[in-house]
Amino acid sequence: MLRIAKLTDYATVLMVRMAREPGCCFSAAQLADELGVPQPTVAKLLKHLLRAQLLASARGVGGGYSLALAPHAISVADVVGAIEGPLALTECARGKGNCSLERGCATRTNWQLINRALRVALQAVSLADMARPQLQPIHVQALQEKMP
Amino acid sequence: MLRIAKLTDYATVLMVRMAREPGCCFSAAQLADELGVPQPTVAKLLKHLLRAQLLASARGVGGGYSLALAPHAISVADVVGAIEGPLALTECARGKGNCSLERGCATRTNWQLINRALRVALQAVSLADMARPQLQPIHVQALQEKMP
DNA sequence: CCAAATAGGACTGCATTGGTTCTGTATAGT
DNA sequence: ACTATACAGAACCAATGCAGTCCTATTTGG
Repeated sequence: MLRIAKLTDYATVLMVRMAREPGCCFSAAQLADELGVPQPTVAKLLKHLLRAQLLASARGVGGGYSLALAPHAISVADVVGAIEGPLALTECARGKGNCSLERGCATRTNWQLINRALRVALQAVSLADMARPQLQPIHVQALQEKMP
Repeated sequence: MLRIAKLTDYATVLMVRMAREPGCCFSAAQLADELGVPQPTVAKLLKHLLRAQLLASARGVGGGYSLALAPHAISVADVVGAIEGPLALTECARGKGNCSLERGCATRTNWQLINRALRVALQAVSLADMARPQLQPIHVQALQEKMP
């Protein structure tokens, strides 16, 4: 599968929605209503995104959330990272003795490279891009064909 | 996070191990012992890989598993797909009415493109590559900078 | 016939995830 | 100052999925 969490999916939809009107201030209730996702869930996501400093918030009557940066300055990787934590495909990709294999594992460094390729791919797409109707294809050019 | 399952990780290690001696026939017990992973778990993985036709098997005394194709003809995407099913980052990426948003979701087609980029990245790396000590970096070239 | 090995299940404990609820705090308007 | 609105943060719960085990065939070499 290799899926992102459903909540992460929601989060991107939220962010893209806000990216369409970057200046605006949106309340959790308003966004929840607009997207058809339950209000508490939306609220939770917004809190996460706030703590990741992707959003700014205003309390009180007439308050709400707005993007902390310009839409082109926030990447999909940022949003995914805010909800799911740092991207690490494999156990060993984030160090520590989490993997029972560890030393002598021939695939470790190679996985890290794959890992990085994915991160770059997600970083290459901004909210501004996602807000457009149709993104241009992302080309992945693997260099292993050029290897000796 | 965006992690692959631990079992999938094991599976790649198994496959890479076998890719080092492509002709050989390995028993589940032998591989389990060699990698330090419990035998029943290894056996289960090998069965999955077999059903995905990435391995060939021989029963009976002296039997075991061997790669069904040459190491360069099996990609990491194949192995991941064999264990986790088809790659689909988002709910909507594999059609059906799984997503509550569905119509009117502005991010759908864009996610599909990201999805494809990841698939290509995983397909670009073969077992032969993984068996080498150090893979060359994989370059991801995003074209959205060239967009109008 | 027996032992080694795969084939294919069903089953279980546990961790993660999706989602809710509650209490607290700040703010605008009256 | 009071009140309604809205965010802040933590605790909590149910359900799904995953890691791992076990059991019962079936095949095959000696």
